[in-house]
Amino acid sequence: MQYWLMKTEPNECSIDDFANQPSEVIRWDGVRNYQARNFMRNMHIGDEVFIYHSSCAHIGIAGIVRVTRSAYADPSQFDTESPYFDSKATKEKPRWDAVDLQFVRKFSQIISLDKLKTLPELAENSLVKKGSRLSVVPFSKAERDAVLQLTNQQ
DNA sequence: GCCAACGTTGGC
DNA sequence: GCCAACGTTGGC
Repeated sequence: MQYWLMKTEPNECSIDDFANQPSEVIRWDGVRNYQARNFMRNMHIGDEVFIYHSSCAHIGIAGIVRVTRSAYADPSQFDTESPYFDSKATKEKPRWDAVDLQFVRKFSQIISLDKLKTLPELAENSLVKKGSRLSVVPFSKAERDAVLQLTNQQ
């Protein structure tokens, strides 16, 4: 089992989109950064993913989802109507991958970025590093446990 | 809305 | 292979 965090703007896709249809899977597509894509290729079915809300009023970790399908070619790269269309991607040589995710739990309160920055366990995690734009972030078990500890205190 | 930080592109 | 220019991310 591995642990991850994925960033999203909640007006695009939020923890509520998962919570409102907990038996459905949602395709996580549109990742257009090679480092993030490479992390997605390392995901396995059952891995836990923190959902992080960015660029919004309440920035922080909103809940947990689970990987239900490992990386496969992101269909949006071939879709000329999609904002994620990539003219350099071909079916023979896709550039970008998607994974499927399913709801696990929503935290009663967002774990704010300010709070996350106070955790010594997260000091080396790229999420809290200034200027980090990585949208798919690996978490060690110790880092993940430190975050979950906060939810128990809520 | 601002802007620092970052990743990508493309000319050379 | 370098690096300036550009577009995007994301906190504030």
